[in-house]
Amino acid sequence: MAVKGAKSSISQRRVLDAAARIFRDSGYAGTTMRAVADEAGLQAGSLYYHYKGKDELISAVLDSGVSQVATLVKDALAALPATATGRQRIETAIEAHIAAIIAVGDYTLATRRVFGQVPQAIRTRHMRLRDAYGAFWDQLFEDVRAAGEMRPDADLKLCRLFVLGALNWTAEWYKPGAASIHDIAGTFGTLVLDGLLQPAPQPASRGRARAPRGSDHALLSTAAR
Amino acid sequence: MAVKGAKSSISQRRVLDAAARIFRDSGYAGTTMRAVADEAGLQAGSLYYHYKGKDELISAVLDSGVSQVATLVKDALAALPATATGRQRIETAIEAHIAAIIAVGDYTLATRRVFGQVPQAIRTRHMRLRDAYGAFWDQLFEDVRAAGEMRPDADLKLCRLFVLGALNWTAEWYKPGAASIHDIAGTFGTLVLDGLLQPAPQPASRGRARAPRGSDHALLSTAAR
DNA sequence: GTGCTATTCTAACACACGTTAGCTAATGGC
DNA sequence: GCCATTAGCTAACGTGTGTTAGAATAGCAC
Repeated sequence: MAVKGAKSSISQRRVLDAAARIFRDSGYAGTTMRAVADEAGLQAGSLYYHYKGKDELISAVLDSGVSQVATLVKDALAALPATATGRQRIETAIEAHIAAIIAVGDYTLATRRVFGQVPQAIRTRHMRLRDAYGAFWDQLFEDVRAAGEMRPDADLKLCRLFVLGALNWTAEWYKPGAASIHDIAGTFGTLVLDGLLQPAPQPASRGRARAPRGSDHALLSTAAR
Repeated sequence: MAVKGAKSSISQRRVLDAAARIFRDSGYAGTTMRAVADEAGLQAGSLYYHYKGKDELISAVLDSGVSQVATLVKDALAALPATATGRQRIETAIEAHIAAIIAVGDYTLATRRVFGQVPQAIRTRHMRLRDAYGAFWDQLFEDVRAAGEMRPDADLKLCRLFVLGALNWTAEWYKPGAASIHDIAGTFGTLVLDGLLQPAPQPASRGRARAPRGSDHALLSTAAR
């Protein structure tokens, strides 16, 4: 079995980046191998030297995207001091996630837009990576709760779905030059951690307890899945 | 100019619903007129009696989806009493939005997955409807703030993007039989309004003010767009 | 039942796509 | 420089797609 040369990995990377861009804009079926090849500076037949076919190509785009994001977020959290508070950890994760999905924007957008169209087997395989990353966030939330910093009544699986859904949507609307990633992350961090509403006034007669509300009851529900 | 009969609107609706389902799963380019026709119980050539072409069909799916959602949410809010608090209004909007995107789930999912692939002119046209709906939410938030119920430092445009991004993501993962829409909406409402963290203890020496934090600074940033 | 219009079917057109096998060009080790 | 291997090109194959024009069928009013 011959060893592929350095040029091969350079071209392969070029093809993969080109594929991410074309898949991002054209979707799965709308992405032609000729367009990817053209974007990469090759002819369509040449792609088959690097990837067995279109499905292997999209699979590589999907997996590369989520892997890169997961690595960047995990690295950011690992760089925190051991004394970091739950607030700091969640804020860091939020900012790192936003920065990551924007840094690998073509991959992120390709994934979001194409995922539902790829053959089932590819989707199933890719789901493992996504679920692993989601579990990382679940664990982050659980750790913050175990440290007593989180309201005890939140359904963490639902909250994680909400937060990641929102963060991932950032990739669709973010434009360099408007709000910075840091500012966006700050806004979102505060929203997630402290909410939108003005803390309610604390009448002395009622102590620190808030009046029960219907929405509080919902927080006792079971996990979504 | 002949008047189309009742059968035409029945068939047209059938075609539109079928198209939403196929676009949802196959994306823009992957959706063939033959597949849509088959799903609708017609032959592909017949679709051109009802819609001038594929682009008009996808355009109708996109517009129908967001219109239905907007109507359902606006109706839910309009049904609230004039004395409803900001909390109640936001909670209602969240629940109505989730219920709506799930009720027209094929359209919602088709839109999310296909939007980035359609010809630019269609995207531009459709953006008007989406922006109008987003503006409705902006106004909701502004009203709550004007009533003094919202923290004054939140960037409302960013927060709206966050919230709608998260809510729309619900359409992708929601499964009937797990958490109910009401429970999900409750969890998300509390998260959005009150945040995830345990309210910080109130040391008597510090009164009610919280210590300044980096994330609070971010809330003073300008609008994303 | 008849006649007109609405609605659908059908076959075909012009074009496009993923992939393959064989050829060609480039690269690197000796 | 030579040779073997790597990397890319090319033409073609088998199949598929949006659309159209005209034929056929269905629906409806009288």
